Order: sequence, then structure tokens, then C-alpha cells
Amino acid sequence: MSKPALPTLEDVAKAANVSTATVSRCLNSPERVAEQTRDKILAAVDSLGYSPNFGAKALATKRTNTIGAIIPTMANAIFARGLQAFQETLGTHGATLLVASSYYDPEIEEQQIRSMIARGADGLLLIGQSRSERVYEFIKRQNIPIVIAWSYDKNSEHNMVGFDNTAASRTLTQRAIEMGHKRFAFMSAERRHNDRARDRVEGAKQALSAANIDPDSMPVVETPYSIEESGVAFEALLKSPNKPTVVMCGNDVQAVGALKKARELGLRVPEDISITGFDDLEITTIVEPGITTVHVPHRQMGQAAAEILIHENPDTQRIELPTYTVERGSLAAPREH
Amino acid sequence: MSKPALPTLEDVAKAANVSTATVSRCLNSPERVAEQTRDKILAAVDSLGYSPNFGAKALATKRTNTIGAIIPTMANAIFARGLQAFQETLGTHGATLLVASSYYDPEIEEQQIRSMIARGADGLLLIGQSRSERVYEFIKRQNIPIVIAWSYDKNSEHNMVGFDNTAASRTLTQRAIEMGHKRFAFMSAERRHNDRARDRVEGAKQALSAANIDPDSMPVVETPYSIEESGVAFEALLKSPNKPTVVMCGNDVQAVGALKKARELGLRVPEDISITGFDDLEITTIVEPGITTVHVPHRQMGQAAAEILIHENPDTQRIELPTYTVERGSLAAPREH
DNA sequence: TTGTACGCGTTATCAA
DNA sequence: TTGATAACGCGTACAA
Repeated sequence: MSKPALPTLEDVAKAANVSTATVSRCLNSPERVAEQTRDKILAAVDSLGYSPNFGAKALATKRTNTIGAIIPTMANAIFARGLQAFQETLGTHGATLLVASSYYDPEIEEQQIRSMIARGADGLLLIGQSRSERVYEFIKRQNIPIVIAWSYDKNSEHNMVGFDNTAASRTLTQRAIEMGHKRFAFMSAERRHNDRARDRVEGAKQALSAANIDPDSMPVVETPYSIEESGVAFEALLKSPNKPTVVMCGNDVQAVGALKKARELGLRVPEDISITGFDDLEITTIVEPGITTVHVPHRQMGQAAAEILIHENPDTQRIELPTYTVERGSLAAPREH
Repeated sequence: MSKPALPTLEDVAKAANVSTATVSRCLNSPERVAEQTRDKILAAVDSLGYSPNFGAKALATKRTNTIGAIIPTMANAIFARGLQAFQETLGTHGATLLVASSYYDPEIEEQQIRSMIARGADGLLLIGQSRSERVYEFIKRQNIPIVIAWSYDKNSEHNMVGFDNTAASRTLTQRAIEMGHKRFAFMSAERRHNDRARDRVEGAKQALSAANIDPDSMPVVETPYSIEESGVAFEALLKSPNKPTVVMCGNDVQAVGALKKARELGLRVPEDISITGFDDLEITTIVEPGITTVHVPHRQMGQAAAEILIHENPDTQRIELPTYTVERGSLAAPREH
């Protein structure tokens, strides 16, 4: 017994004694077919176990109902919630999600973008706006709608749903300044190809400047989003000439790594040193003390991004989502000396 | 200026002064075409910015080079690492990943399976083996290879890459027994449609039986993988008639939730109560004390699953991966009374 | 309301 | 090594 070929539209048509056109209509716009014929057809579909051939459908309609998302990584909680919401929303609109990760590498990302387009993606979700003009031109040429998430730039020509990383970081830094902190340090992700990371550092510097603190007095160290490596980076920052009273982290994972290392070094948080995070991941609530951080509306972001891609509005959509600071205890007034 | 239609194989053929057949050959098996013609063709491809039409290719080859994965959720770290590795491995073999989540709901899962197959997935990654026979028959009928991960059953007729949840849980429980624990409680995920959860509870019971402890003396409470809800469940378990000296959790997220609640209740871990987890997620290392848990080789699992799906071996593959206990401090001998 | 017939862009078979 | 040409399975004018 060899592989039984899958039933085609024609098989269904024969079984139901109608033309393939009618079957196709029955499946795609049931209201355009008589109820009686419809029943016949659906019965045939059912008994044959028919399912439309994807390639043929895509070829005929020039659509795949598939949306691609290229995120830096899914092994990290940062993008998980947003991606989950993105997929849920796509699902409710009958679209499927294609996922790839770029490891924060623009070359890999470009390759993934090409791959997704070659895979027939009807639209693309990209993280951040920092990529070469060539890539944007390629995408435009292929006529694929994209939406950029996790960043916000009101001057962008692209669909965008995100938040003001600079302002959020600035606000958090201002809070630290209000509490009396004067010596800052910043633990960032690599900023080279990461506008969110750049903006978060920039926001902190703006707050310092506004408070007449030299922004260049704040050491910045770049490290991956890993508990372990963040601990190492934290220890390095402590040795800065102008020993910081607060270490601001560009991400909660880093903050948790810093907190863990602080504990290992016998430092009390926030008594001996304050630590802040960014993203409001669940891990900020399970450590002691909880991490003071910036809440980012990941789910709304994912959902809004999906909506934009699904509805294919001709003019570009820009949605700025609000963020807010969540105080949990890891940031407090510095000890008096 | 209207949308410029994308170039087709025929456009390339014209530009290069060859037939479409030659262009197709040149792109798919370059060695079968003269170097001279190849150069001409590649130049044309480049200048036109040609990219093969996905639907047409799929229709002609009956393959999409797309693999689907249906996991309970991506918002939770449990499946993130494995899925990431799965995608990476697919990528190195030129395949792309389709993702959907089922929320641990078999009906949603079935719908997602149908959707993925309709989307032309060449293969499917499914979590656990507990699903209706009807679904398996549907899949077989569609001639789609699947691999089941996160579970292991040597008698299964399906491709499978996972680990022995029962044995792993049994071993961990034995360890607790060795330490002197006699009164156990178990915090599980809902077991109804979840064989991993069932097996983990079962493994614990087996260890108890083997040590002449009545397995029915162990209260089992089911709760979602959420820090918050796990805390509530933990508190409920503490009120069991036979107050447990150790609460075993089917997952690290639950263990962390339990630990957090214990702290809030003023209980010291492990002095007042021991807690164990399962999965060896990163969060087990950042809490104090670290969670004693079972290490699960998520990455290898994802990678092996991808390999199986890519290579389409005719006979069914079964890979059992080893797990081991990681002691971190949340499990210790019970206090003497 | 239904049927006929063609086009969608590739691959693959068979000759040349 | 290359070129005609026939599938591949579905949507959709257009006609009936």
C-alpha cells in the first residue's frame, strides 16, 4: 500500500457531483452557494478528509496568511510575553506565525528577513529600528508590510508600536536622583545594533544632565542578558573610580544578575547599593528585595503589532504605549556617608 | 506608479536569454548547468532582485520547508529554551519554524494542528503524548511526520524525544526520603491532559511506596504555572492534615512561587520546610536558597526533535535523554521534632 | 446559482 | 548541457 494521495478539490467536486469552482466557492464564500449544494459538498469534504493545498492556494491568491516575527531570542523572557500575545492575536484573525531569532546580529537578522519573505510571509514583525537602509529598501521592494516594535520614533516612516525607551529610563533615573543618588553606573546590553539599549542609556544621561550631574561621570558597561555575566559586569562597575550608589540596568535579567552578585559580595540591597531594572519581568518579583523597574506593556505591544499587520492599513500606523515605574525595593535613598 | 510586480522565473529567463527550465536548474542544482550560463543567470537574478515564489515552489515540490511547533505556551520559560534550540537546528537545515500555543487545551491544540497542516507544515513538534486517537489518525492520514517531545514512552509508535518524567521525579523523591522526609505534598499542574504532570506525581508516589510510605498520604494540589497562584496552592498544602515537611513541585515556576510564599509566611526554607522543583530553569538559581530540582536537557531535546523531523527517517525514532537532580539548598533534612 | 477554462510560478520529464 | 511542455491544485473571470 503506497501513500494515498491527499484528496484535491477535484476529488471533492466529483464526490459531490459539482464543479471545482462550486466547491471552491462553497469553502471560501459559503453564502454564494445554495444551501442544498453546500451540504452535499461539506459532506464530501468531511468524508474525504479534504484540506486545501497550501501551495496551490498561495499561488492562486498570492497570500499565505502567514506573518513572520524576527526577534533577538526566544530563550529569554524579554520577548516571550509579547510574542505570545502577537501569536494569539494573529490566531484570532486566522493567520499563522513564523518565528526566527537573530541573536542581536544584524546580518543574521537580514538573512532571516529574506528567508521569511522567501517563505511567503505576508508581513513582518521586527524589533527595534536600527538596521541598514538596504534592508528597508529590500523589504519595500518586496512589498511586504512590516511593523517595528519595542521602539518608538514619531518620525519614523514605518509602522511602529512601542514605547519611549529614553523617557522611561529618564523618569526612572530622575526618581533615583530625587532619592539623593549622585553617583550612577549603567549596565547596558550591547548598544551597537540596539536602539532600545542606546535609548535607555541616553535617558539616564539626560536625567543626570538635567540635575547638573556630569553624564560622563556615569560608567557604562555592556554585557549580555545573562544572570552570570551580569554579575561579572556588576562587580566591575563597583570598582569604578567614582564608586556608584546605584547601578541601573537596561534589563531585569541584568538587574537580577547584579542583585545576586551583590548578595554574594555581602552587599545589602538597597542599603549598600541600589539596583534598578527594566521590563518588569516576573523574576523581579521573586528576588529579595524585588527589583524596582520600568513596566513595559509587552502584551499590548504584541497585540497591537498583530492588528496592524493584519489590517494592512495603507498609511503608516504609529502607536506609542505608556510605561511606568514600578517600585519594589531595590532602589532606595543612598546611605549617608 | 503602481505596485511593480515581482520578477518571476520567466523574467529572469528572458533577461539571461535561456529557458525557465535552465534558470530553475541553475538555482536548485547549480552543478547541472554550465558555468558560463550560470554566471549569466545569477547576474540576471541579482539585477532583477528575483526571489522564487513560495506558493509556486510549494505547489510544484509538495514541500514547504516549514516545520510547525505547537507548545502549551511561550510566555513561560519552560518551553523557551527547547523551542529556541529547535528553531536554531531547523535553521541550519534551511527550514523555518511555525509556532502556535495551545494553552494546555486539547481542543485548541487540535485546531492548531489542523491549522499548521493546512499551512503546509512538513512536520510537527508536539508536546507530550496525551491527545485523542482521532488527532493521531488525522495526522497520519495527512502523511505528516510528527515528533513528540518532553515525554518518553518506549512503547509509543511515534517519533519521540524526551525523558522519563516518572523516573526523574522518583529519583528526586527518593533523595528526599533518604534525607529523612516522611510527610510529602505535591504541587502539580493540571494532570487531565498532561502526561508529564501525571508522570511526575506518579514518580513521587512510586518512591513513597518503595519506602513503605502510603502514597495516598501525599496530598496533591493542581495549580497553573504562575508564581502567584503557586503561592496560594502552597499555603493550602501547608494546611493539610498531615503537615508536610517537603513540598514537591512539578515545575520550577511553582517551586519559586512556593518559596516566595514561604518567605512571606515567615517560614525558613529548608529549615522549616523543604521545596523542590522540576526543569532547572534559570530562576532556580536566583532565589535564596536555590531550588533543588531536576535538570531537563531542553536544548538537546529541541535539537534532536528538529533533526528527526528534518531527516524524515522512515522508521520511528525514539530518543530518551538523561536527567539528573541538581541540589541547590531548598531540599534538606527535616527538622527533628 | 453553477460550470468552463485559464492563469498563478515552479519543478520535472523527456527530447534534442 | 539545454529547451519545450506538462503537471501541481486552487481561485476566478466569464458565460450559461
